[in-house]
Amino acid sequence: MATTSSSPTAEASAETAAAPPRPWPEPEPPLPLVFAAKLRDHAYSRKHKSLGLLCSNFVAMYDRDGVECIGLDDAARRLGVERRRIYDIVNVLESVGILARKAKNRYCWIGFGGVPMALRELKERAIRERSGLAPLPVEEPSAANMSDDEDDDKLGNPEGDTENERPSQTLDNLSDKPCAPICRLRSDHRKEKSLGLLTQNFVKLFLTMEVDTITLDEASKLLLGEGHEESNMKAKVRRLYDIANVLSSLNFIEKTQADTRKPAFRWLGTAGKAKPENGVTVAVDPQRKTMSNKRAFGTELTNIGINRSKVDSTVQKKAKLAQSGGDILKNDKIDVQSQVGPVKTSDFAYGPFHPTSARKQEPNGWHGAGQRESTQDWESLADSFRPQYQNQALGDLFSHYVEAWKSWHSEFAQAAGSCSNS
DNA sequence: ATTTCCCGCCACTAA
DNA sequence: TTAGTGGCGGGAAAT
Repeated sequence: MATTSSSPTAEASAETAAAPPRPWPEPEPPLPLVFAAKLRDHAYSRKHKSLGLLCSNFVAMYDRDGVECIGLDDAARRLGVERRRIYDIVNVLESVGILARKAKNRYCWIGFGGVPMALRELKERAIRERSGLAPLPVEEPSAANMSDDEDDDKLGNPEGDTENERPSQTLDNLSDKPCAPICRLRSDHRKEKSLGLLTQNFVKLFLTMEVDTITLDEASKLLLGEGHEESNMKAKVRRLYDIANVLSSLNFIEKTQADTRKPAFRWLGTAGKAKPENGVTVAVDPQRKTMSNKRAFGTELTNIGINRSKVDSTVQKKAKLAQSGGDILKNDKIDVQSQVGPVKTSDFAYGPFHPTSARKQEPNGWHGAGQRESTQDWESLADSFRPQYQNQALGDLFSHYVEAWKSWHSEFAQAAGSCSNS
């Protein structure tokens, strides 16, 4: 079967004979919009379908003990989205080291523990490229041609877990470090434009330069080289939006409101603040956890009008961006404990997400006794990993989820004219 | 009006 | 060939 349901037409998929539970908040019921509209203010909302939300759900669903293999079909079904969307998410998660492709339809959950290593490698590669050859190639002669930052390869497997069955061509490097003469195959060409690569290059930007914020326009411009092709940039930006959204949901970056027009994104991590013992710095700034509760899923990062840190002149920043490469080594704080493995998300330090003090626990009075039958999956899930969240990032994520779910459910229940407990 | 960015067609690829 | 992947850009929601 090609496309998984979720279309307003037919929903109930075959199989799953007597188990049509809806473990995850499926904001959009399989009803014609007319009906949906009737549900008060619960009309269709693209926010409920955002990649960011989906990513949060994805992570929440798989980031727990005992999870290692992920079937795309399964994920799509459980998350109630079409397969195509899963690819989007999975690609960026893989780019950041959270997932590893195992085989067709099969991914391996590495977890956040894989992030440090992935980032380290990305940074190294970025630096090498930068200082090495072609600091900023002026690009190909052709007009209608793009050339991203450069290639780079996947992050190797953490350790010995590698050879299991068939890594079926993991996102490998297109060229090698030493040389990359003329091996531009059609397939390579396609990969050059992949979301995964774009993600890595996007992240490299953050790891490489020291300006703390960057707008998607700037990013696309940088990643595009000089090919000022308007159309190309538009397309690129469109992709960057997708990437930025999922990276945001992972708390890798944060959307800020640049002084004027377009908002920019800031890398959460090298933000010179919380710098635990071993120099691990990443993710989650102090303020964030404070407002975590009110940041419901739909609204997430959409309108953060606060303007923390500084707002250097755009001009000045541009200059910095342009010469990014000089003092790259400056913020070399992404190092972390080198031992990263098939982390069992229980007591591990979650790589960059250093377990700081016990994060304020969510009041959790929500899943008392009301909704249970159709959400047992979710509940058990919640029970199983709430106590495991020892770090802010995930804890935050969790509470976001709970919050979103809670509000969604109450709204829905209310609108449906059904019960309305407490 | 502009910015975001979801949706899903359909070209590619892998099996 | 079929099935799995995933560019790509239209166009509608959100601002």
